[in-house]
Amino acid sequence: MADDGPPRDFQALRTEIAGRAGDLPKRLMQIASYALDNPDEIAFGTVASIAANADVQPSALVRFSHALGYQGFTQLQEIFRSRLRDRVPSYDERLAQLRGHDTAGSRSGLVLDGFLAAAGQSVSRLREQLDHDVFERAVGLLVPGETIYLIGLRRSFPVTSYMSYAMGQLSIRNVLIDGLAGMAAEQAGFMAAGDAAVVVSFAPYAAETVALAVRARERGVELLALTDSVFSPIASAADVMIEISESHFDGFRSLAATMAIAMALSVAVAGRRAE
Amino acid sequence: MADDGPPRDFQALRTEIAGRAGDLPKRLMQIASYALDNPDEIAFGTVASIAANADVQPSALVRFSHALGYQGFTQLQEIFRSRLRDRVPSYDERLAQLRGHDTAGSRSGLVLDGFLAAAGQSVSRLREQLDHDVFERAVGLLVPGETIYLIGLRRSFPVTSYMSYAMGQLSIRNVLIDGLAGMAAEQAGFMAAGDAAVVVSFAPYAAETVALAVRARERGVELLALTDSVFSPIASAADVMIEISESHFDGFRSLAATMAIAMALSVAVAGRRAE
DNA sequence: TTCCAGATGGAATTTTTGTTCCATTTCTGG
DNA sequence: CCAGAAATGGAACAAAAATTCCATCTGGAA
Repeated sequence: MADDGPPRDFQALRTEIAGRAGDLPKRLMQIASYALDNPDEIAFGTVASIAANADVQPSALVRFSHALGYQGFTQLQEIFRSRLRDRVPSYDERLAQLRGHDTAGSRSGLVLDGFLAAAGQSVSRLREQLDHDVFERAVGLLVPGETIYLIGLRRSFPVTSYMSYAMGQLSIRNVLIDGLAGMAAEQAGFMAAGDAAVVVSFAPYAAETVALAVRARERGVELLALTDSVFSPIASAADVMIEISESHFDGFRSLAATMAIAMALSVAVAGRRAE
Repeated sequence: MADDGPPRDFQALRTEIAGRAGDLPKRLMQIASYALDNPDEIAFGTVASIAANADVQPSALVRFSHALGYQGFTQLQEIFRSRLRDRVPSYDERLAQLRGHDTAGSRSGLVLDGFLAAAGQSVSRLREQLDHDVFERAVGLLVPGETIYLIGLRRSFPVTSYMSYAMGQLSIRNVLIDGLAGMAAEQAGFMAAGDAAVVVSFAPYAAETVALAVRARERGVELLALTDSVFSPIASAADVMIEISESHFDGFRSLAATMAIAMALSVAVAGRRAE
């Protein structure tokens, strides 16, 4: 029987690719998995750029398109683009959505919107006002660190735990001080000259965090502080301080800007070390 | 004074165009209005196709781009594409775009800016597209939960650990599954009907998280999933799913939108319970 | 009405992009 | 271990794209 022809929408294409996972040649499989993981890349990239990112030859992309029954890469790309076209909600749809939400008189929706607004505000403010020199110096402080200690409790713990994850991915040796079993002091006991530490704390500053910062200082560890004010007790102990003013909503501070800095620090340190 | 350079994101571009509405030549105004009305067309079309649709000469599009300070149509188009793309352009791409401007811009600075851009994009996108009904149902699912179990490992752990902190502040009984000492299964062992669970997972989905989600389901626990795709293995197990598409930069996904949802959920549940 | 600066249309040019082709390598079945 | 077939890489090619250039047109000031 004649071929059904290639899938005409993204969902069908996904299924098709998944179904043929077994009987595709190695390089084409590589492309298939790249494509499903980075659909936006396929939608916007050029054959050359995608090939480079997926670590494949341009011709392989064309072969892949043919294998799925398309006339060329361009046709395949069209499927990936249509997916993005469909997804964007029109202005009217959004209005309708808001109307429905208002009628229901939901308080929860307002809460969510409040936190999203706080996050957006924090981020755009930081973009405007951060001194890039300070960030540069912060990176410079961490780069030579033998081991990087990550200190942050309570509200700040998500930040340090994320940094620990990211640094692990990037092969940066680090120790996450989590205060487990009340052993924060012991965990920090191995800090020594040649190491570096990141201490994260916001008002009201956890007493234990402050103590650990002072301790690090005494041991000759280079100290980077992420905090909310120059008057913060950890600011005075630090060699470099990044001041982050997060917006808050209903008593809870956003963490969006701080998390972005945490990620950027990790990646920038890895980048500088790779040079 | 020197030019500030052209807008680097869609929102800024919109403002710029609106601001200069008066002093643009007729044909350029025609393009401006077409562009704002059909942003997708600009993102995906070619100079020729857009020119035909907007009833304009191709060269006018290039002139329009120049008038706004871009080097060519390609650069302008990139702004329209970034609106749809969930990936922030890499430093190399950005460098290419900034050709001629502050070449002094440090590499680390670009990294930070990239993560901030990703965070901002994630947040504003979520604001646009989240279905408030879904959020409402998510809150409704958690409110009656006797104890709320928080499941999220690796990259998602910062999210659940923050929720645990916030819920603690708000007197919401919760158990944070942290997988400490390999005891995740045991920690989750007390889940029972009448409880609720939040499971957070993004590709590549940690096998243990998926197993815990299935386990929760079997035990009759109401399950809320925060994940990145309807195809996610935890989506099918969940009673309610919130789909979050975070932008990524240099291979790391932003967590800004997810963290905002985490905070909002905690506060909204507390609010509803207080009623 | 005449002049001129700026705007416009459209062809020519340059650059980029997708595709094809073929020599070389890597698998597979006997 | 050896054909033969399939897959792969990379350069060459063709097609399509963006951009530039310049002759023509338009609208306003003198």
